[in-house]
Amino acid sequence: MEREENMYNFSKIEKKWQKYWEDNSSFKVENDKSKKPYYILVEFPYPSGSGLHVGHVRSYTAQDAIARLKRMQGYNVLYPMGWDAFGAPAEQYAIKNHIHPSEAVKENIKTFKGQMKSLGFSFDWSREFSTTDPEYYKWTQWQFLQFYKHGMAYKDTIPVNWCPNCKTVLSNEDAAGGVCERCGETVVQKEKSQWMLKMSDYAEDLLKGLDDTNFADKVKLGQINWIGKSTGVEVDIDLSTGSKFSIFTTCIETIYGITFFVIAPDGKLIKELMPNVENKEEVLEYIEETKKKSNMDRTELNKGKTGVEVKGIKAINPVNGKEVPIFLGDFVLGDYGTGAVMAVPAHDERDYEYAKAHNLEVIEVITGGDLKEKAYEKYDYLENPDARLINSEEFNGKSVMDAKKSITDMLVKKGIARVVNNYKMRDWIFSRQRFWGEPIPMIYCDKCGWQPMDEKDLPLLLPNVAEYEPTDNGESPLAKITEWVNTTCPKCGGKAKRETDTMPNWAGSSWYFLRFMDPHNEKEFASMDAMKYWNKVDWYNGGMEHTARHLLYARFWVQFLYNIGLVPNKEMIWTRISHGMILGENGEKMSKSKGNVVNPDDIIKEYGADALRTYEMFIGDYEKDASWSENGLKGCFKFLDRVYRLGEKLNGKDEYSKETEILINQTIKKVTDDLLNIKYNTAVSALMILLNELEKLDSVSNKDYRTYLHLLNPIAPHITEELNEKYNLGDMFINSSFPTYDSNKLENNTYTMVVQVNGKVRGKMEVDSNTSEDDMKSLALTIDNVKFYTDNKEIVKVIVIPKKLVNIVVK
RNA sequence: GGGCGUAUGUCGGAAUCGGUAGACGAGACGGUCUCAAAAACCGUUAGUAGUAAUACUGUGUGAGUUCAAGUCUCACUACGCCCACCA
Repeated sequence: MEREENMYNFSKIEKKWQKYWEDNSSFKVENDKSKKPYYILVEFPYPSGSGLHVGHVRSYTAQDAIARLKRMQGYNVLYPMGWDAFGAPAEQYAIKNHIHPSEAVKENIKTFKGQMKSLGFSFDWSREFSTTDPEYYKWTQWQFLQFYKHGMAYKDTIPVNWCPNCKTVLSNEDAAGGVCERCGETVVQKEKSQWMLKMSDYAEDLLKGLDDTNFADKVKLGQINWIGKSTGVEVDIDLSTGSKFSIFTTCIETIYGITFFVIAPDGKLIKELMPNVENKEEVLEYIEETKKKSNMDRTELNKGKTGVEVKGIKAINPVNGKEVPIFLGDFVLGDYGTGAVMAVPAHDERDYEYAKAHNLEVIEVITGGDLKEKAYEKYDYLENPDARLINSEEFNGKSVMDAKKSITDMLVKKGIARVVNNYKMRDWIFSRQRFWGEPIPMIYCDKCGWQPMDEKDLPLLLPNVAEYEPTDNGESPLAKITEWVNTTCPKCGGKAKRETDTMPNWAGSSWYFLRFMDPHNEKEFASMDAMKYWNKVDWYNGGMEHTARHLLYARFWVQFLYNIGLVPNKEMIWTRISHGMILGENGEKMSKSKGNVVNPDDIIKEYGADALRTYEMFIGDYEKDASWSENGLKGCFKFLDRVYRLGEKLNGKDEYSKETEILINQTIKKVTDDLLNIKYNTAVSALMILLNELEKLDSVSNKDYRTYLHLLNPIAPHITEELNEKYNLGDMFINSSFPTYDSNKLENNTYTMVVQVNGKVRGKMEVDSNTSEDDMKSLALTIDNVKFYTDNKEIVKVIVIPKKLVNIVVK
């Protein structure tokens, strides 16, 4: 069985090279200032119990290809990997099995790491860490203290999702649809005191900072939408009781149309008004009802506009002195704007619905924008250039834009209004009532209040106990561990208690990319020197689902660190790209319940890591979702097998074969360009085309073959190194420069000229590349089929596109 | 309701600047090898008509701009994702 000996034995080959890379620390990188840095990052995974997903393989391979390419182009490439290992699943597992979550995490990391190594990713493992390492979360805690010390962290009482059955606080994700994900009980809102980070202070900077990034437009847009800036006017409104309140509006031009005001049942304003309210019971009851509704109920069921009138108090329209009633309505949010709105039912859909439900007056103040029963468009008057104000005293007849400005000016002049920006983005709720997270390093003393821990005492370690269930009142499980909770006040030395809430999962992942620059630093989270060397993450890849929140949190974190002088750039991430999901063979999202999960281990066993890597690069547009296909995978395996067998045709020559020299140069250009433009699928396709051509030759030169393997190396690193060694073609690819093309050899000396008549292809002709435009014209007219369509017709115009086509327009 | 994106053979998908639509892969069909099968190799493969050359039709639908439209403009339909009573 001679053929057996010489077969593509991927399993043996891949293990051999993986061992070589590991034994030689081939991808270990130093902060070497003599070399140009290039920092490639993939989102570090949450090491779940189910192991690596084929979706991970897609993005890690893509970035690995870039890393390998950039190394061969002479860059000092940092391509690190670590673990985002705090989080609920490990905690659930711990509750069930009564072991410390860190044990489960350790096991899972081992699995993940083994899988990554079996895929040949060129990570620098010397920089590996987990967010759960005390040496790491020490610095997460330290940075929290900096937020606190700079007035950026504060405690506030805000409502949280609460499951009365499980007696636990739920994240918005776990409370999706207004029911507890675990038991199905209706989720209610419960007030809790929580640590907050003042992210809203950074809204404008986070918008501006986008100019200093190279994020894709859709990523930038995601950030902009999340921040949700809107410019409007805040107006003071006098009350019949003598006090006043403020409202926020973006449609100040409709102010004469106010027929009532609506205030948020969960806001602070209603509490202030309470003493003067005549129907206290009714109002309180409505407030209680609102609390029972989860956010989902409030937003999803937007049909009924519920609410009650706040009796005994009237509000006065500042422009005409008209007294109008005040209502409570849960469509007004307590934490956006001022928690109160002016209601102009003639020109706002929600106000209109509310007015209809409660039989309130409707006053039209803009023509061409009135609200008819059915066809209502919120801003139709804004798009109507003829819309003019009516019923608005001296502003009658003005255009909308004009009125917006003059009414604002008038109110500002009077000193009762201000132009303000509002942002949908809120402050970051930083507390979680969970065990498995970074403990918040704060201590509460009855005498001195909240005190930060002394930085010297960090890290504040998670205790080692056997019970991880949350307490009945929603406190973190840490609250039950009295020996941990009880401590002394850092200020007065008296008895004090630790904060028992932990940080959210987003905390550790907000700065991990900085730590990779200097992962073993014991004195700082990373030295300024190291950060200045690496400068920025050049190329950051992750899922679409993280382009809004994670990226925003990370940018906020970095901007804060920059403002206090701890990082060198205000934006530490340059390019961000997002990959599409790998779906199951049936086009649905992979899940155990649907039985369409593909395990990368099985694929590696049957087809090899290189085939899996090649297939996932070839599967389709990197930024779009793609369905798994076993046949597609087989095709890529066949492709590699053919590359392997091409070696049998070597002729020993050290120059490109004449027949393919042009195509090889074109392919070098195409593969290089495509890889750097996230067009992995066409890079693979170009290599397939070149292989098809090389196979047609009687023999292949050593230079043809080595160049071919070199080009394929970033995508399929094992088989290419093996063949290069087997046929003794030259240095190992990890030690050689990536091929470059000769720009004089990108074009053949002939090309196929296309001839159209009236835009339809009527003929083709092989012509010399130097053919002049005039010659192209006359040659075109010699083609029989072209003559057939042009004879006896008047030639109106001839369009010549050099090196492409001739279009003859006839009448 | 708002924002973003997508729509191309049987399937995944190509098509840089508006210039040969369907690259490349899969599948299917036919063939070579074989006792046979698998593997491998060779060929065909958008539709319709034709032995063929070739012609007509064709990139979700309808209009438009242009010598020329998958690509640009407008309207519409379907699907996907994100946000969502944000004043």
